[in-house]
Amino acid sequence: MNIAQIESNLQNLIKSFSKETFIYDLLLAYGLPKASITRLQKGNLNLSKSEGEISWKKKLRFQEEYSADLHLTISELAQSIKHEERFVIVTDYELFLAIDSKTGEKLDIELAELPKHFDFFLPWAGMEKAQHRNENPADVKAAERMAKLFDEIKKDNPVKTEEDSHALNVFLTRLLFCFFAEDTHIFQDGQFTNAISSHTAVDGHDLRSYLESLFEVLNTASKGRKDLPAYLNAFPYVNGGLFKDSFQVPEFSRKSRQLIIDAGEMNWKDINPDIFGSMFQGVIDPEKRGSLGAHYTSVPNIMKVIEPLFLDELKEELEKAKHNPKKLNELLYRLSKIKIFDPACGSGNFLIIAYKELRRLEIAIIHHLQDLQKAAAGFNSKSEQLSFIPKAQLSLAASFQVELFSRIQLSQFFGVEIDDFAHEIAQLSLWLAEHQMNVEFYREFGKTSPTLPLKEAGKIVCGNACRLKWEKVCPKKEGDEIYILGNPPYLGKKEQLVNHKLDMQLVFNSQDGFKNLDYISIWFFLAAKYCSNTPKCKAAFVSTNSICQGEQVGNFWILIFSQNIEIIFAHTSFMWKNSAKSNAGVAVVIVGISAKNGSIKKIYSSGKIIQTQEISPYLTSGTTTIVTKRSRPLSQIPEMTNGSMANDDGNFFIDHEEYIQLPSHLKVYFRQILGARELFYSFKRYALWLKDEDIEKALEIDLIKSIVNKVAKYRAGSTREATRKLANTSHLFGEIRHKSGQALIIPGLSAEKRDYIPIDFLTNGEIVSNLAQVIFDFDPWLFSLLSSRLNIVWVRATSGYFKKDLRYSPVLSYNNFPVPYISDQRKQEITQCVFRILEERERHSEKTLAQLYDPDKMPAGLREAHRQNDLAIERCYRSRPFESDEERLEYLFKLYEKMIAEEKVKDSLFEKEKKGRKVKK
DNA sequence: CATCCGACATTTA
DNA sequence: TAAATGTCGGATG
Repeated sequence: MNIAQIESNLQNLIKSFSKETFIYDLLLAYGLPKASITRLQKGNLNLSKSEGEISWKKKLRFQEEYSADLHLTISELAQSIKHEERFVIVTDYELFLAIDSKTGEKLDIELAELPKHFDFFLPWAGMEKAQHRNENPADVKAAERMAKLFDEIKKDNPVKTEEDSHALNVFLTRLLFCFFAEDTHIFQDGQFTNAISSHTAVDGHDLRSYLESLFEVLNTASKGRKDLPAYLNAFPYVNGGLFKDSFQVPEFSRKSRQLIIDAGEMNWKDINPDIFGSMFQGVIDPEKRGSLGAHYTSVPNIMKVIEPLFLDELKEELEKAKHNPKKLNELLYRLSKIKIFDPACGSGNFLIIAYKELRRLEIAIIHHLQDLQKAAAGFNSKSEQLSFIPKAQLSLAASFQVELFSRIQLSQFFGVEIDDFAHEIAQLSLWLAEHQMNVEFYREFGKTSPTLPLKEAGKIVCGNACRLKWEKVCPKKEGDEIYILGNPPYLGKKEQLVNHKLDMQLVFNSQDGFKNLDYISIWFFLAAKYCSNTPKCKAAFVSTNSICQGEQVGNFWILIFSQNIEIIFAHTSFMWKNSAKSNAGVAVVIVGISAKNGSIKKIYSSGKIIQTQEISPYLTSGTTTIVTKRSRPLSQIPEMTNGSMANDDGNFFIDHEEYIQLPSHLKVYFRQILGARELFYSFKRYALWLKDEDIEKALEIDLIKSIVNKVAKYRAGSTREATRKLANTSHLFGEIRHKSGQALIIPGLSAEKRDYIPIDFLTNGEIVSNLAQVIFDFDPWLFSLLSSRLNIVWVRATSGYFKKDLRYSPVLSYNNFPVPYISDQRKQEITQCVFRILEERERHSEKTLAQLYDPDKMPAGLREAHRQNDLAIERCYRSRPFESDEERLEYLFKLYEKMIAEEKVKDSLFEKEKKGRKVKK
């Protein structure tokens, strides 16, 4: 059941209204199951015994009320809820009251108005309001209304070509402007909607020609207008390019005409152009409709970008200049010259918020100038506080008049957007924002520049930012102050489609490892190019955190830094959220860059701000050492490999219960297998694992034959050639790295919050899956090393992550981990710590590793054992104990650099020696 | 041949 | 129903 259907159901319900069935019809209108409603009607689902009252568990509490005050009745009912009824409804079939017992929202309307408030009961249809929690209801409603209108128009006007689609987009944008205009005094109140309802036919046939002439009127200055009927001539000249070109207006039906009038009757005054645009875009694009505005950036997140990028600094300037009229004027001038550029602007929310913030700052500056002038004139109530201001400044302030208009123009705002509709909306939203700020300006000063005719528009280009020349979109003159910002798309290497890959190829031009980079790296790269050697130009984007982690760091940041660029501020990983979608399942960072300038850098991390001279690509302070993949350990430690990958579509695996029930002659063909989950939660899982000598015999068994066949079929159907080849050996794992004997298992992924990476010994020949790493030939002290605080600190700094959870990788974290020389005696001491940790784990053998290593519940004994272990390990590094993780990391990086340097020396000596030998021969 | 990563996916509280 | 926390195997070097 979709929203449009529900609304029309409600309209029918009111049209063919019946007291007796009203409440049941209402439930039916929201798509609740007919069978349940019949049972409710018969009484066997109704939990209430009183006459005229209905109670349906978790759904509804309903009462007819004719005598008492309805408001009293409903508040009594709402306070005595017994069966978690979601909605309480009381009505005398004229007045209609409802309360949402979960959110506390109230509805108080005439029954006939019910269809207009259809959204109140959407939770019955499984559409939780939480989806748009904290969202301005006006935006949601407007977006939904427009979606309905859009669907209806498309029915009568099939979109065949790109031109059709563009014309429709332009039309909707213009319509939106008219709705907004007539509710915000740009037009007269209701002028647009009234004109349609009184001057066009009910069946909609002449609405098209009417709108065509109206749009022409809006594009014509009063001088050029001839022989117009008064109701058309009453519309003002809009200009600004919004109505400039003529595009085909669609045909209308009775229904679509009515939808326009209905939409016009909404209050468009409360629309937020910054958010609404994104919601609207989600509604219009059928592919994105499922994830309504899922990727738009919330205002708090936009502030996280613009404050450190330029706003904080401008505010500081204002604070410094507030008693100096000359400097205040200079600041006003500066604001009028700043350029803001969003090369992935969508419907423009970054630009709009930046615009509004600059306008507000301008208002504050003008206030200060006025205060100074009042103080100079000696009649300001604040004049006493201002008495310390030098006379010269005051007389300067008195010597000119502050002109009350805004110096900030939309033409200072630049954008690129690939989606035609979004780009139209961005343009429009900027105008709407301008008008809103004009209104705010008027409230402050009683004066403002008129909104109409619209001035020059924001410079939003529809195109692919990866291929456009950015300097053509946002021209750069010497000395220009330019801020590039936005939230470009993220696509990991696997998610990129052919077009994206081509973009990557064009931009990175076969740079080392560019195919591993996320799609967003294009924006950083082009921004770096734009900012390079341009001191007053800075850029900051919201980005997936993966570009600052793991393998991408090595390939990506070296490229950025090579353009004489540095990171000027950063927000470390936080989970992406906005009100349209509570969790997009991605952790993001915000990174600001500019040409090198030696300024103080800021790292924003979980509410704290760290000031530093240098920010590393890992978004930590102090070092730009980059750790790259390494195939063998740097230190004297044994080799670590990934576990064995089944590549079986789950067919090899059986759980513990299935294993128990296997006849014993089959059990021998299965082995216990562990990945991270099994390790943490003590699950037992088994997988088919045939030894060479068993293969022939085993393949005669039906059960095993059927498993192998399924795996073969799955592998043969793969898109990947290597996997299809594996179909020939479908009785085996796809990748086998198992060795017999003892093994040390290290989880491939471990929760962020843990203080230690829980690792374990395997002694019964269990198989380690590809979801964990394994070391086969090792001394026990290695357990201690990998369990140490030092190790997790290193891994946190250098490894990749999955959202915010640590990913353990042999080639990034382990092979690069610097370990000093450790004497045999030390190793023996350390081994004692291993036994102690194992003993402490044994004391709580009923607990899983996940429970034992939950930092809030970690048993004191185990914690102490780890502390002792840390002390023992750290003594191998240096005699003085470490005081913080920062200190540990700094030490490890220094040691790493030293060992890398030594290795280089050794390698070059080795090379020389080799050459020398050749010469001798 | 080896392995990193996911504008995620699934379980848990 | 939000919060917690790791699957699985393709793409890439």
